[in-house]
Amino acid sequence: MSGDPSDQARSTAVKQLKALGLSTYAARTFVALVSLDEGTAQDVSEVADVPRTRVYDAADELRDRGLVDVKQSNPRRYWAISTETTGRHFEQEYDHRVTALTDALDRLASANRTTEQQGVWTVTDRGTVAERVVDLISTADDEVVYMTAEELLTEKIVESLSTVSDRGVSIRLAEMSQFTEDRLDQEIPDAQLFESLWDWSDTPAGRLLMVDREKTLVSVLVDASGEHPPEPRDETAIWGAGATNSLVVVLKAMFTWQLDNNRE
Amino acid sequence: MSGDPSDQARSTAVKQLKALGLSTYAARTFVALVSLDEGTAQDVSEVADVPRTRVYDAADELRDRGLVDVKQSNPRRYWAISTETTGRHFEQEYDHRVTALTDALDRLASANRTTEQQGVWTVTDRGTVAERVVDLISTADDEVVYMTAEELLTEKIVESLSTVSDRGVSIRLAEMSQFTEDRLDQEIPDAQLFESLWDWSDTPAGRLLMVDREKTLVSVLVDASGEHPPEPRDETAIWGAGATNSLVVVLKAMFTWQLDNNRE
DNA sequence: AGGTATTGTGATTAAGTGAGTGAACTGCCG
DNA sequence: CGGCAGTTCACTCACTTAATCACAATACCT
Repeated sequence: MSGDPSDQARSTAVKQLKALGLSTYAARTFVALVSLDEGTAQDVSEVADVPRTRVYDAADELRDRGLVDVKQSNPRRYWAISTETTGRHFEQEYDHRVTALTDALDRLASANRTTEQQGVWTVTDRGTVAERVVDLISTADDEVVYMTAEELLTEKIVESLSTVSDRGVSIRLAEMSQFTEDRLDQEIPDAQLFESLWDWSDTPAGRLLMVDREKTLVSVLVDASGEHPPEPRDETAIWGAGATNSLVVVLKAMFTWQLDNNRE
Repeated sequence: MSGDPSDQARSTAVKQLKALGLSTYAARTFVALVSLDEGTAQDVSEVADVPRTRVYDAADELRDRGLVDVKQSNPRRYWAISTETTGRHFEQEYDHRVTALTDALDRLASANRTTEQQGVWTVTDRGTVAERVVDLISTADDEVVYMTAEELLTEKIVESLSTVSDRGVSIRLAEMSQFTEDRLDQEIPDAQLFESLWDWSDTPAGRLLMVDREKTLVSVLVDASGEHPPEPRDETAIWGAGATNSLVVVLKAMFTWQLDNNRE
């Protein structure tokens, strides 16, 4: 049929389409039609690895979703919409979904999302931790203290820091490489740097975060599933909120001590 | 548990979450956690209509997706991320998906998406027809002639007309109500209006579109599933492309005649 | 007009997934 | 040590979906 690189494109396309809610056959049919531009059930069946008699159902599914048009001839011919249109199409559908969802959830959310908590919450996966960090930072009213491994300082986090800095929240960051500090100076000019006192380098460095001295998060990098070589890919974090929260109390003490020492 | 309006919010939220790929239990659990803010498997089971012993699996699924955090106490407690974060979360996931998809499709798309076609393609569903109309309009190099039932002139279509008008494509629109014409004059000042000669009102009015005199589309509104009263909700359209395409030839003749008559 | 190949529809079976249930294990309390 | 709540695990049932087959409809060819 086609070469190897093309096959890879095929399978990723099919995978995404399935994730977006299409059946296997429909996904394969659509991909086939994109490369064929236009074709009969026979044509599709040959390149898509879909039983010919099922191409009709798959194409119906696609037509109902607005992804293919049908030529009412004999044999019937199918035509896939352009990739740009496909993108727009799913974008729209998705917007619908998320809007409906957040609307409904907002109506349900209990008003009392308390900031006072007793225990600590655990979070795993680097992306999820980053999300929680952004969450916490964005609730800041007064102060953010953040100490992080450099490779974990993603664009999204810098952005959220910059945003709250703009509305008057003071930012305190542990010192990092010259390169990173230059970059931060660009994006968050008001940030204050402080010297990290303890040796951070011999641990699988993660992050330490304190927001308004009442919400804190700490994370470490761990080897994903004990593989060799031990590449620290996964991250696990714990966080807590509230002035009396044990994690908050501990981190607040640590940071306060560090910041005070720095000032001397 | 809760009143009727709240139950509706619940079910739509669950529906959307399932559509976004969560299992039924996971969706119900998440919704329960959003209204509880925080709770044990017991709590969730009571309000979510999920067997208590399955809450753990559902919560695991949610944790893997980054939608809930876990407190490692006994009993375990679960906490749902905020609605805003939920929105951002799915947005990100979705962006990923669509980007990967369109990338893959672009690599597959055959270069020769010919503009010369023989037959006519059929499209159903109002939204899908609108999408195809936008598609066709956006390919215009020279001229767009468009005649439409007023209620089908959605914002998206006006927008696409405005876009191509800005790049020098001449727009010709059939006359409509004063109100609509005023609106159009705002958004597409360069559009020229022409008088519709035949009586459009006694038919279930749809659309007639011609782009660059080589791509045309015509649609009518039809009663969805022969219901009473016959409300025209659904739309079906046919379109074709290429100078020799029969549909194009016919519509071109019709439009040309109309436009010429108008000029006198 | 009749026969043949191809196209389209529907029925049927098999396999996999997910919902729902209950039993067993764990740790925590008196 | 026994009871109890919390958690995990194994299993059944139902439903969806993939896959195959048989047959009807249609076009095409001679």
